[in-house]
Amino acid sequence: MRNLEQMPGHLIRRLQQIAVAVFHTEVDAVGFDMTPVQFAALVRVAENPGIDQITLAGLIAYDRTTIAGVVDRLVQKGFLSRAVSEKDRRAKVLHMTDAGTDALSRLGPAVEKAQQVMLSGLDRQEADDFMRLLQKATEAVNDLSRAPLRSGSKAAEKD
Amino acid sequence: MRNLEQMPGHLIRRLQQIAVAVFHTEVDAVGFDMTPVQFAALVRVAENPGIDQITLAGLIAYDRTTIAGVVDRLVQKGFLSRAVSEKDRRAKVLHMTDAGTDALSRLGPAVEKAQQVMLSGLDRQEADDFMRLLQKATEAVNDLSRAPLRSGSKAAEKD
DNA sequence: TACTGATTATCAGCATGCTGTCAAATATAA
DNA sequence: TTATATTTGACAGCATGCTGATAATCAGTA
Repeated sequence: MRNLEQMPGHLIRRLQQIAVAVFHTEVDAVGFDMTPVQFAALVRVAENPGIDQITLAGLIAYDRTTIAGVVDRLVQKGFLSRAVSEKDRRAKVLHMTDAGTDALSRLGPAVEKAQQVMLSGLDRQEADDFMRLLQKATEAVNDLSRAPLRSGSKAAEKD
Repeated sequence: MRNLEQMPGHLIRRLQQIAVAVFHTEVDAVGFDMTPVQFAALVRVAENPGIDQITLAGLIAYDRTTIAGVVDRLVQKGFLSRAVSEKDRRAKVLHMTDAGTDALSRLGPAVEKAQQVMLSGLDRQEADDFMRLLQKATEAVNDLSRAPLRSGSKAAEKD
């Protein structure tokens, strides 16, 4: 068998682990306590006011049972509001608060910085190639996850 | 800010998530219940009989507090044995059991298959490029993690 | 020898992610 | 209308990963 260090799965895990650490470093530096997953959820709610949790999960490829806890913490931080939908009483609809909108705008530069740091070992051409291949590889196997990306479908306006 | 789907951190997280699912599918198919992390630990112990937990963690870039639980489960499955070192009574030294060695040989093909499935969206040239860039990017930021790779140092023979 | 600092392992606690199960509400078909 | 299936959210439980703290041991020095 080939060496562990040459296996895609092992390297992907390591890079992801480092990416999370870099994200935290940059976000802490601007005075926020937020995880990458919480940030992604916040971005998607800002883009889709009134979205329900299941649709949100699909937009960022989370498992449906994971999203509840993430949203809980964002609500507790005062960045999101959650209410029962008037159209479908099973569903909880999500909206940004003013604090959430403010946080998002402050976080933008820190998150961009983190993305640069993650790929700091590659020059511009290599980084472009890497991103293209990363996107291609990910899209091709999207459906092999329990939590595939569901981008096109029924987004938002469920309020 | 750029779209979430074009951010390295977000795509890396998604691909890692899918990689874990693919790993489980292939490993389940040959009748084993094992996580990617457990597999990596097993490989390294096989390569370094008598290794202690901290050194093992360094060889696969795990956090030191995570490795204990991973080793616990491998011991409970009967794949590893753990004993107090005679040279250093703080340290626990790890050895393969016969069942562990057997499991590793049976798992090899399934794990290889999983690596192929992960990159099935890329042709051979693209996969080679991707792996090269992935390795380069990861090595460059290795030290930004709490659990960096510590490959060269003091491996094994601590029994 | 006694003290100090470093190292190894462990524990508590938090945050993803997953599998499975369940209840409530809705949508669809008989 | 009634029965069935689907959808949404929640829960229990397990496995990474992290931060921070603690205990035990070892290595070095005063």
